[in-house]
Amino acid sequence: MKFQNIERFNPSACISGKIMRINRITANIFRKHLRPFDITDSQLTLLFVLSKKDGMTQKQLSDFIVIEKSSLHRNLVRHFEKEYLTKQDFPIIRITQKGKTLVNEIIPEWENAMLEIRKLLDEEGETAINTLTSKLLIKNNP
Amino acid sequence: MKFQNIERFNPSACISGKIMRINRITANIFRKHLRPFDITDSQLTLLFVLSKKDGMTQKQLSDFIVIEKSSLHRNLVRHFEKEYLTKQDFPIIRITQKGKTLVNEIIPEWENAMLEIRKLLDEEGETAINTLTSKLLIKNNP
DNA sequence: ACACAAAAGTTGTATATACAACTTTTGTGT
DNA sequence: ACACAAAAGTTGTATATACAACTTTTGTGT
Repeated sequence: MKFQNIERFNPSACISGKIMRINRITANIFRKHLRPFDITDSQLTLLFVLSKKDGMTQKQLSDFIVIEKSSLHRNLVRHFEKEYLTKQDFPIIRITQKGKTLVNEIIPEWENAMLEIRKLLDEEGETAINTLTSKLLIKNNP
Repeated sequence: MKFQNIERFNPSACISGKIMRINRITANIFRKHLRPFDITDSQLTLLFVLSKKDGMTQKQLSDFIVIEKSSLHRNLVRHFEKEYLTKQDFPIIRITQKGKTLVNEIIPEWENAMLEIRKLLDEEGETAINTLTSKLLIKNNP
């Protein structure tokens, strides 16, 4: 028999496939809510982090968010252009007043997105996400 | 007080942020294992699906995988170029012999990736993924 | 203070993804 | 069979992400 591996394996068990799908579904929900503010969920993550703990280097941000340094860098550039963040105190990145104002305005709609997704996930689903996060952050592959 | 929302909210609860992070971490692990085969995890998903259930339209594939039709279309194009898939029977997409051979060869390394990620997640984490998948697929937002 | 090594940050390149607008194909009523 | 509407597929455009290679900054030993 030519393709023995194919016959015996179960592709729908693929953890990567599942997580990518979960990611697409949830990202779609958030995107829908954020659209009026002309900002993406990734961008919002950065603003959220800095709105609570202002003044971080790129290294600190990329470690915290778990994103490759070059990806982070490009996301930051978009924020600099929109003046939501500033690198005036380079290498420290800070949120601007404009950025804080935006975050403050977005929060209610972000809460709507959270409600919508919580309705889908129930408490069980939200617990599941926290389980995954804590498992993966223990030894975030080096 | 100027930014009341910011003061009271908890950005690290953001479900979208968490899932995007989970996605980056797991994708990194799979990517590492797949690199020698010059294929991405998204591409592999398509080959996996068609290796088990050959002959699907783009519509069927995009519904099954939960991906926007234009995103799917571009992923398919890359497969046509590499001759892992064919649209000879358009609109039916089929896997080629070359595609099957690749899948058959990759499976052992894919299993290594699965082992690595299962070691991180434990059974608990894998259950969590299945919980999320079933919650989100029930009413995959229309 | 200087020289060098290590770390952080930047740029080039490729794939993944989604939305909007468009074109092609399919299906339905007469 | 034909006309039209609906669905499927395609293309333009933008952001997100990572890796490799490069540049700049930081830290350390003398």
